[in-house]
Amino acid sequence: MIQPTFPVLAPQRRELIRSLVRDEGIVRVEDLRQNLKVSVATIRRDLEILEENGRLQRVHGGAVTMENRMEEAVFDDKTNTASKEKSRIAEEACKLISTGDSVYLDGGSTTLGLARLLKDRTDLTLVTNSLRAATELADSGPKILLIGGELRRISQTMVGPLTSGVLGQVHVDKAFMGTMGFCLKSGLTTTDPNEAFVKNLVAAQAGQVILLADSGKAEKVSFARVSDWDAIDVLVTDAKLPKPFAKSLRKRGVKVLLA
Amino acid sequence: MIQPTFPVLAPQRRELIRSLVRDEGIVRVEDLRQNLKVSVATIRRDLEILEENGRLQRVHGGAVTMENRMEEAVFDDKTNTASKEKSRIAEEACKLISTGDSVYLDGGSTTLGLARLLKDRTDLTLVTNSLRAATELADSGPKILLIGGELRRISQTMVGPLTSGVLGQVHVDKAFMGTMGFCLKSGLTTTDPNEAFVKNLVAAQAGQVILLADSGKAEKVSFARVSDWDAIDVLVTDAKLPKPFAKSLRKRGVKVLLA
DNA sequence: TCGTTTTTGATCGTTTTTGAGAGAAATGCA
DNA sequence: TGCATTTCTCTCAAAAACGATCAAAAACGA
Repeated sequence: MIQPTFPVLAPQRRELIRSLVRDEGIVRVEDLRQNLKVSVATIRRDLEILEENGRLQRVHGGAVTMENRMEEAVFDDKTNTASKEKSRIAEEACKLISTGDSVYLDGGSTTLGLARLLKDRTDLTLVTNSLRAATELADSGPKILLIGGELRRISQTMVGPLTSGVLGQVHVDKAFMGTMGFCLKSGLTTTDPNEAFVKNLVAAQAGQVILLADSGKAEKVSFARVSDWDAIDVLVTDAKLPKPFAKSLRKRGVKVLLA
Repeated sequence: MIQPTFPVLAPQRRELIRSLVRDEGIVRVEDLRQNLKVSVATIRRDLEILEENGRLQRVHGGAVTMENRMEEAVFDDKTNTASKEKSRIAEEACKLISTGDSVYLDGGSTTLGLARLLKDRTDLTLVTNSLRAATELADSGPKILLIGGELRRISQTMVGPLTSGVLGQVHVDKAFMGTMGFCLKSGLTTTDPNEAFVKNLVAAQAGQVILLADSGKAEKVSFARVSDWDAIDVLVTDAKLPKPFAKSLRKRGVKVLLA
């Protein structure tokens, strides 16, 4: 590491941290403290600011680049963050499935939790675009139909226009969807347009559309627009969802279940 | 193993374990402990997290890749039988692939061997009905298109009429097919009619059809008829194939390669 | 210069991660 | 099969890292 001349101004120090993360891929709080000759509190504040600006991803003990986050942490993160809420949401959602249903399962960590609960449900027909869900239920469980399509590596799901080949030929009673963000004004959004395309296609033809999303995703807006709230029949989320939010949704005809 | 600089942050350590499993196919807890300089408890916790995220499969003493897991569970016999021949056949077949090709990969253990050889071939487009091939190449390698369809558990492939949705919309330069048996009189046969349906569909529209099969399958006949020899352009097999058999095939226009 | 704002460092209670140990389960071998 | 050994799971406590809060220090503007 290049030793800067002291003292260093705050913005300069943050820029240093940023480039360090970019070059090394990962930095430790303790290393930064020694090299920059400031207290850990300051380092933490810097990392917090940089994270807010989307320059890096904090982890316990330091920080990693966003690229790393994209490759691995996303999924790890997603499965760790709010995991309690997610498993409770999955359990609640599971109760909505009736005997003999044909069910669509979207990609994402919350829906993957639901997949795990279906290992003994041989009565169901499961349609999914999630490679992980399919692998999870590869040995036993429902009859599985995979929709085809291009494999999106980051989410391990099949996306894009090719998916319409299979989706056009099957009907599902209930579709369990995930999302990156949901917002009263903008509706549902996700990161990838191809992913949004599939969600849209499914939502348009499913008997009932059930959204699974922890409250941390409330009022978050991502890049690609998926659908408006009128496409959603039920939202299963956790109790931390602000009451006015739930009330507003109910007024718009969405049944809100708090797990 | 690449020795990291210590200490290592937890996410970094897990990523290291993950890539190690991916490359080696199997890791031992004790080896990880020594190399990563942490307690076995920590290693176990890491493996547990990685397993939850579907990144590997824990086994007594360590962990293996998801593909290995499925192999042992379902394909035990097939992967062990004639495995040397199969890997040589796969290597030979790999030579037939040109830069930028779009390639179809059929289900089965021989073709899975070929999939493993394609981890760095980002120039290719891979179309497949094999869940295991897709999982094998989930992190890196060619662009992957999965054909949809019903998941056949025993072979972990997508089969049936729904597959035509995607297959009808793509073209592949070379199709690498597996089979349960091949015979001069009956042509290619396999166990499941739905599986045969897909093979047929692919063979009908691929630029070149390449059959991968060890000599043990010669003159074996299974239940469902796939196709006749005129659909096959190349057969890649091992040297144990009886000479008259090869001669007879060449006379019928099939190029025979002995690996 | 003085008062205000911003930045920094220290402290404290909490959470997360880690390592060690005891008993259970799995494995290998006679 | 029975026995020894390894490996696993579970629990608990120590260590490390964290967030929140507050006061001191520095920077700033009038």
